This record gives sequence, structure tokens and C-alpha cells, in this order.
Amino acid sequence: MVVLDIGEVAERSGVAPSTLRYYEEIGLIASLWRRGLRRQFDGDVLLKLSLIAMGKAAGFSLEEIAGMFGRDGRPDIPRDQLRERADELQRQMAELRTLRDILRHVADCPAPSHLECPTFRKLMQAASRRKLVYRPSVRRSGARRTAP
Amino acid sequence: MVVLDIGEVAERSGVAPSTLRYYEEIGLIASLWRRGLRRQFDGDVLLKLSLIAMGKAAGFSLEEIAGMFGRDGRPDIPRDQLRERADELQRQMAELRTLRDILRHVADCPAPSHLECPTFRKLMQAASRRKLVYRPSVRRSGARRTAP
DNA sequence: GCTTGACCTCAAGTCGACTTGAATTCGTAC
DNA sequence: GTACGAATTCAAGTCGACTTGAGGTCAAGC
Repeated sequence: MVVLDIGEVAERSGVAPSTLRYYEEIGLIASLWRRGLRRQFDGDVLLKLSLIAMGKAAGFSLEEIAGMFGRDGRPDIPRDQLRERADELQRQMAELRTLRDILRHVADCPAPSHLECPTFRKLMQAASRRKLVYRPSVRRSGARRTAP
Repeated sequence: MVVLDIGEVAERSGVAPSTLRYYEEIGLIASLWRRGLRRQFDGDVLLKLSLIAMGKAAGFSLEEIAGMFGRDGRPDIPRDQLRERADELQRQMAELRTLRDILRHVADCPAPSHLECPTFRKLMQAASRRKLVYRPSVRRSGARRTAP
């Protein structure tokens, strides 16, 4: 078993030490023990951090992600729940696709004002019908760099 | 010109009055005048709110969205910025797709632990290679309902 | 004239995901 | 044995996008 110092984990994963401590605090990851004060992690934590990052990228909250690991720290999610999430991702993708199409159209549309472009209005209406508009769903995170 | 009371705007748009006040405060929308204390809005504000909601869904911040309207209140967005955002959405979609595939695989994989499943590891590596993992980009917003 | 209810203002609170800072404690190298 | 550097704890701060609450105001209907 590979054992890594917190600093090493931070460096290899790109996740700040403060973040690692925070993750430990909320029970998302666990350290093996201390060497003096320093946390030491099982090398597997790197894979787990990848999974966490992926979950975040997919729009899951840390709490939700935490729920995806069993008590032994291994991924452990009821299979139908997984499928459900996959389907939800599918839906999110569809929304993003619609949105992307709108943006692309607006970018290329020669009409002086978008409000006067029939295609734009049509796309907007389609978006509204799909409830895309009033359901806050996706947000870029602040311009904060975790990696140095 | 249609004139709407703030309450009506709220009801028709699904945006809470407090939010409308907040938007006015930060200069995102403007009211015409007051009737007594009450703000009155031009009916056009509804379309503008749709655009705002769409911008949010696309991952723009309110500040960025505010910058997308000319001083006359009409949409006015640099086209290449739009294309850039569309491309970013595209990347987001790719991330979601990868994640969806992973979830689906995990849901169907017969291996006792995913960490031991070669397919899983392969998918994870693919995800990592695509920089999916360390670029924080998308987040679902909290479970807060703006509409009543 | 009085009540009612929808609106008002302003300050403060919330939420998630971290970061920052001050004061402290180690292991290691010299 | 002491200095150094990296890590520690704990409380508090930050950011965006709002919401909440207390206390005040107004137009319309009776």
C-alpha cells in the first residue's frame, strides 16, 4: 500500500491542502493516521479525488458525492439510483445542447437585434417550453483556482 | 406600451419580487416609475427576464449578463464571446457524457468493486486525460425555488 | 375614515465550498 | 540543540445570488 503525505497528495492531485483537510472534515475522504501532525493518506485517495472532481464537474454537490461512497470508502451506490442519475445527466445534456444552439444562432444571426429575429424567438420559445428558462440548473463556479 | 405592476411581473415570470428588486438594485433591469411605492415595469421586462434566465442557465454571472445589454437595455453581446460560451457548453456536455457513461457502466458492471473493474479504470483514466477532473466548471445551484 | 393587503426599505442572514490568518507543533537537517 | 519549513487547529472571512424579517407606507374598497 502506498502512503502519501498530505503535501504529496496535494501536489499530485492539484487539490489544495486546505481543501483536503476540509474534505476530511466533512467526511468525504479519510486519512490513515498522522506522522506527527501530518496527515497520511492511502494512495487510493488520488483515485477518489478524481471521482470527486468528476462528480463536481457533473454538477453534484459534495454532500451528494459523499453519499456515493460506502462506509468503507468504496464507491457504493444502488444501481437504479445510478441509472437515474445517468438519465438526469442525459436531460442536462439536452438542455445544454439547446442552449448551445441558441448561443450559436445568436452569434451568427445577421439580424440587427436578436429580438427581431424570428429564429431567435422560436428558439427562445422552445427553450421556455422545455422549462429550460426558469429552472436554475447550471452555474460556473467562481474564478477561483484551487491549483497553484 | 404595456405597463406591469411588480407583482404581475413576478407572477408572469416566476421571478420573486425580492429578486426583481435585487435585479433593479444591481442595475440589471429598470422600472419605469412608481405608482405610490410600487414599481411599474415595461412589459418588455418579461423577455429580458427570459434572457437573463437563459444566460444564467448558460453559466453567465449576473454581472456578465448585465454587460450583455446596451445602455438602451437591448441585448448586445459580442459574437465571439457567445461562440466561446457555446464551445464551453460543448465541453461541458462532453464531460457530462463521460460521466454518464461511467455511471451507466458502474450500474451494470458485475464486478464486486468498481476499483477492480478494468473498464471502470479505463473510463476514469479517459476522464482524467481529458482534464475533466481538475477543471471545476459546472455546479448545480442549491435547491432553491424562485417560483412559489 | 379605516382597514386591508400588497408593496416598500434596509440590514442581516443563508448556502456551498472553500480560503485566510494567527498562533502552535512537529520532524529533519545542520 | 536549535533553527527551519511544512503542517496543524480554529475561527472567521469570501463570493454570488438571493431571501428573510422588522417596521413603515400607500391606494382602494367599504
